[in-house]
Amino acid sequence: MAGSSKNIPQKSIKTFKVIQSEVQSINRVALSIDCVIFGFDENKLKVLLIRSDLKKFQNQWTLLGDLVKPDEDLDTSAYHILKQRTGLNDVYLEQVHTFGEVSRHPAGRVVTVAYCSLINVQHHRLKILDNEIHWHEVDNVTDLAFDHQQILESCYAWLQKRVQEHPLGLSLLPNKFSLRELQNLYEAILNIKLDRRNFRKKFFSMDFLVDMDEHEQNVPHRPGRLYKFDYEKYERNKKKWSGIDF
Amino acid sequence: MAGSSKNIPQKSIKTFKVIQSEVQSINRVALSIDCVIFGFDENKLKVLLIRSDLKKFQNQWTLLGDLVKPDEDLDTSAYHILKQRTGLNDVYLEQVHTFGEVSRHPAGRVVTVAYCSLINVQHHRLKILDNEIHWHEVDNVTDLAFDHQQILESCYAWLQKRVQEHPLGLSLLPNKFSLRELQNLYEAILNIKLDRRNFRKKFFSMDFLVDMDEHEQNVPHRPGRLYKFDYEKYERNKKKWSGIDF
DNA sequence: TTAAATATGTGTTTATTTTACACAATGAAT
DNA sequence: ATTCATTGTGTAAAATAAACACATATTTAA
Repeated sequence: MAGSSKNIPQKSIKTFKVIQSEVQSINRVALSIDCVIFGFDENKLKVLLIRSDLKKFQNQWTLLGDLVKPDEDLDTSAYHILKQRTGLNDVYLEQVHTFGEVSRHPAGRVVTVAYCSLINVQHHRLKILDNEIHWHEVDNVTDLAFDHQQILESCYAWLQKRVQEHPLGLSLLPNKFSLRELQNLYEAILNIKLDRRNFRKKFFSMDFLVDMDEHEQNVPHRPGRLYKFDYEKYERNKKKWSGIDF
Repeated sequence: MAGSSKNIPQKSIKTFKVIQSEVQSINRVALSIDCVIFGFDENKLKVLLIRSDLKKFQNQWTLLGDLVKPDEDLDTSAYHILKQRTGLNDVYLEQVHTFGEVSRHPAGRVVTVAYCSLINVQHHRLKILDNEIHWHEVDNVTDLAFDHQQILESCYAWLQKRVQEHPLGLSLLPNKFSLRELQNLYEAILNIKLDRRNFRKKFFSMDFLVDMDEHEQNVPHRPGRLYKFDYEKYERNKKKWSGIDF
């Protein structure tokens, strides 16, 4: 807090050439994207993992990642990974955090940008042909390779916060869903129990669920009504001011 | 949405050597940090800018940034930039977003990680010796070099959201501050008017302001009481559940 | 010294939101 | 026809947020 009294180093004005040479030579790192792909199935929050490429981490699982190609934007690269691994391209995807500890990767300096993606497992199920790729219950995942455990935990914490302020969670459900499924989703992500009546009131009052006038099928009890999410309506009405509170 | 029917490319199992060579050779980028350093002075939210290094952008301003050194963690690098430019090292600093558009930098592929920092301008004032560095009113900043305008806007939006859920904004104030200063800060950041009585009630009820039993000096009106922020108390009592609402 | 100006400090009422909680209705399974 | 499991619904109480006015402290100007 107390400042040192030595002089502040002055930044020299660099020529383009100097900058260019710095950029081109010494100070470069490998850059990767890692995607934390969440799914929701059997009332559990899942994450898509693949077996590690590396001998050092054999028998360990990793997130889905790849190096960023020289001509790829970051978001584009993240979409490519998703497309390549799941066959899906119309999914929710958001950048979360960049991890750049010097020794996080055994092959040298690799900085990685973590993206979260939420996909609908029903839709996705048929697409996984590669049997080295699997869904894992998020709560049971331990001991991922590299720093992927930490990345997963960041993204999970991010998700828990984000679903409370944004309807992105709905992308984990089928297009038509019952309120019970929605509640199960929230309970699974947030790891809490919610009051059913208040949960319904809350979502109905937010007023972007469209009643499909259909019901669940093949449930061993009274079938619930099915709804879909009206994203347009959400966009029109979404809150801007949430209030100061912490 | 509708899946293509072609096969999913199988990821080959790579040897360590293959990975290593990929990491070391081709797919590398320059990595920089850009710090969006916010301050609060004359009841305005300010941002610290410096004149561009590059001829292409001469007469334009940029954020404070530098290339990440091979042996530096990202956070460390961000702290170094702050220390170097402001002489401060005990400041609030948080990673916000990474920008990696292919052509964002004229000298080649440079991916940059944006950090936000909040500093107390009183404390900081003496430390700026380099006269190429200046505070600018955030709302008046336009036309920064590179994609720095976009980065600033992201970070500003981030700040507006963040101050509503976390007391980081208090780092913009002197250690002792009046409630009016605090309210001015919130009004400046959020760009709204707040009701004075409700604002006070809110902060008192959150219960981490410590009454210093002192008053403002040299104000041309009744002096307000001074408070400080008890971070410990905040940490102990902070809300975990904010509720689903969007 | 007094009066005017300016901003502080405080409390109540009302509206809104959140919480807690129980029973009738539906359809499937037996 | 009965049982079972789960859906669907409403209300009362509690907590929070919003709207709003007047007395007080200090500086400045008359």
